[in-house]
Amino acid sequence: MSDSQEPASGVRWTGGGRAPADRAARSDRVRRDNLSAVLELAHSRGALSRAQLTRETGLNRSTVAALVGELVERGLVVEGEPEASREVGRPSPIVRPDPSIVALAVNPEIDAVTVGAVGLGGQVLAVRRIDLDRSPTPVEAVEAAAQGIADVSVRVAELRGSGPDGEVRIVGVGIAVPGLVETRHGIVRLAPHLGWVDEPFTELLARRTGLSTHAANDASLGANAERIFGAGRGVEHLVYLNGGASGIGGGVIAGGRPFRGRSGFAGEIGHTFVSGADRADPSGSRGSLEVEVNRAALLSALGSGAVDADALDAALVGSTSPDVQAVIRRQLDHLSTAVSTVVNLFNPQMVVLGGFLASLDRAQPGRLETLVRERALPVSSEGLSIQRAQLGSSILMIGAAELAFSELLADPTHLPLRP
Amino acid sequence: MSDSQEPASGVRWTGGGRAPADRAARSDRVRRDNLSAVLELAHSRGALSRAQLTRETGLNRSTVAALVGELVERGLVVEGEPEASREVGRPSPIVRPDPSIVALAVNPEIDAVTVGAVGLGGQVLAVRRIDLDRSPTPVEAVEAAAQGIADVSVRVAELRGSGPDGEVRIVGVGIAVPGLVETRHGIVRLAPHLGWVDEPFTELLARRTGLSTHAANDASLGANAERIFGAGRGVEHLVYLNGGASGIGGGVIAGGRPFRGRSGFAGEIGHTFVSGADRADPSGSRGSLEVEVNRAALLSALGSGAVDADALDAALVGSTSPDVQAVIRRQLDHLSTAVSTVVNLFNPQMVVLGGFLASLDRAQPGRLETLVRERALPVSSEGLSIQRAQLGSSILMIGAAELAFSELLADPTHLPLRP
DNA sequence: ACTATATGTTTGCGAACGCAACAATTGGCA
DNA sequence: TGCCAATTGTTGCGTTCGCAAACATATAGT
Repeated sequence: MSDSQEPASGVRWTGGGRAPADRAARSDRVRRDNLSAVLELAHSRGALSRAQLTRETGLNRSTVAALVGELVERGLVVEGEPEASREVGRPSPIVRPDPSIVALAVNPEIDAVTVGAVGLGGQVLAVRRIDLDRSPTPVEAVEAAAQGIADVSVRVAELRGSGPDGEVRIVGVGIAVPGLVETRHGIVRLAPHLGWVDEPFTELLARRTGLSTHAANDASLGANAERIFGAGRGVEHLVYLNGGASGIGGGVIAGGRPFRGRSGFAGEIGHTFVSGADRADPSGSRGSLEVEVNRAALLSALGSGAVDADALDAALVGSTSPDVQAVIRRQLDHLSTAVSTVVNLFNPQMVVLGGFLASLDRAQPGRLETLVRERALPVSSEGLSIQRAQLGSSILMIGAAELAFSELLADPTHLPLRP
Repeated sequence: MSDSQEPASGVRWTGGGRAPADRAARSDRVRRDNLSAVLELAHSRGALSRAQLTRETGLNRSTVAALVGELVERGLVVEGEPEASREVGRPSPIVRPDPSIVALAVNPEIDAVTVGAVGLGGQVLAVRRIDLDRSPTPVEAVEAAAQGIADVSVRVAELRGSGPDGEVRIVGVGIAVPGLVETRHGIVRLAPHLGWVDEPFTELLARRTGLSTHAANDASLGANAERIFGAGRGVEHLVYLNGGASGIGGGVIAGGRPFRGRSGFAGEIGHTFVSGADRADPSGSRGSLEVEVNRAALLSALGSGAVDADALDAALVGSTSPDVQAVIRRQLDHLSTAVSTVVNLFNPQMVVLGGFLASLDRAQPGRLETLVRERALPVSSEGLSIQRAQLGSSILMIGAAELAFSELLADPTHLPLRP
């Protein structure tokens, strides 16, 4: 995707639309795409030899050498000593992401703003949680984010050391929003939990930081994170379902790329109709997934107050109370209806469960999968794998950083050459 | 997509997987992609000037001249006299699809096999319906299809004349199957109406005809046809919902391309849960869309027997009976639940209704749209347009032919040069 | 008839990749 | 220890392809 340029400041807060000219391939796109392919491999694998790059890209040895050389010149990857291997033949140098390349991740929530720094390659370098005493307005969230960014930047600079090799280059900011984000302009159209409606949060943060900034729905970013570094590594078609305090979010990966729909709202599974019962959720809809499957009902069955995700997980998995088991069973039943719908509509290879949905599955292992196989089309559920998320609490930092990296990964020539 | 070759006979019945080497762009892919872009424009527009091609592809004049020249040499497009226009400047020659390029479309149904011939550009040249006295086995359907192919081939040859310009080049066969098709190998995994399970219908027909043959679900093909030549022209994200005698099918277009999911089963909306009522459909599922919204219930409310789509449409739109109105209203209500789910999950720009679903909408105009706007997420339904299909009875011929054309459109160099 | 405008045509150039030959490095084996 | 096979890096050359620029052509307007 080419971006709508902002020539003066270099601040870009959106990945704009595709120009009509993108229909055709220009010859300069070849280089760009090949640099992108190599950089993406280095990013997703962490480290691999030039020979591996040659095999996986299908390009010629000499071409790969030139591409890696250019990426080294641009300060995006580093070449290291060959690994001591027991293979015959000349050893191949190892290509890794340059450790100076860092993306920032921001996740505004009702009671805190969390900011992280993530290295190219997906390593979380630093996380800072700014606690808040009340749900922030966009302006307050921007201030908290700016403070968090300052903090993690210092932390990363310390980590990298202050020598000539201690340089840190921040490629941009990614925001994981618990709500609906219009990807094109980064506008938060609706974040019910935060009480935000049509807030240009991305633009505010971009102006405040002067960095290229993008935003997307948190579950969409979680899906992408699990695809690249978690349970869905190498999976081309997956659906990620996350159970959080504010409801159930969904993110879809199709053909190895995030599926966003027309405006970025795709994957909203929370309001799927799963029950003829007459309960209504706050927004007034009846029989929706979020009415039947939610964290509050689990907490009330457990008789506990507000607890964090790990405590809830432990409580659910450890509980032997028949009442709790019954609630879990009912929630899994309703969840299976929604998952079946999703499977029938998206025909994914894998469904990844995050948040308390993973806890539900862990509490009664196999039940969800059995129900989905009963209810979804047999041919669609046949090759389906249902997994729990692997990235834990850092999933949103990684996912949001991925959003910030995506520009660079798609076009490695856009970052200026290292001085 | 590159194909798994069948070197001996040249018969290919599947668009195989993408080789790992496709990660990277080779320089020969540039030419291929540009030829593809030009040919696709000629195909979808029917006719446009070289100057328009230059503008829309973003390529250089000289490049477009060379590309068009190569396509002419390959016999894929023809250049004609410039149109008399009132524009200043040198007139630009008009580029059209070569009329000798033809694809065949096959649609096996319970009581007939329909075969069509479609020109590059989407014009239906001939249709032949082979009536059957009982639901065909795959072998019987192949025989009927072969007979139909022979018939329409003769008809097309007559149309084209027998002179030196009367040549007909058939690029392949596309099959629209009322059921679930594994796109990769063209296996009909389940066609309940026909009683087919795991039938290699595509391969059978490919061997019988010696032509490159592909198959897909009928609603998926309908979606693509409506996108290119019907209600969804220029729409990048749309969902097509078709109401047929055998149930409700769905097809999804995302990012301007068919969305098939992992194996080609995506878009199966018929079993979506829409009702807490206790009716079950033949396959045993309860409360699914197909249980609540179906053609049989409409016919029984109308008191009529088996009628064709046009007669049903007229009857529904013309009926003033309160009972019929009530049935229509109830079906629209349930349909709105499913459409809302689809809108929330795919965030399309347009929903296109075909078959008796279009008739339902025509009978009580605006009702469905109103309900969907009430039930779907406001931000997702905001930019949504609900339209009735435009292509009528030829939709499956066009859609199936599109499947046959897709190989050629993606790689115009694969068809041998004209002698 | 003349001018402005738009487009086709031709030519030369540069970018980028593949190929092939050669160099470098390692493991295996006598 | 020395030689060979295998694998990969390096270098120079050729090909393909698109772009830019200069020139040619055709039309509308004055």
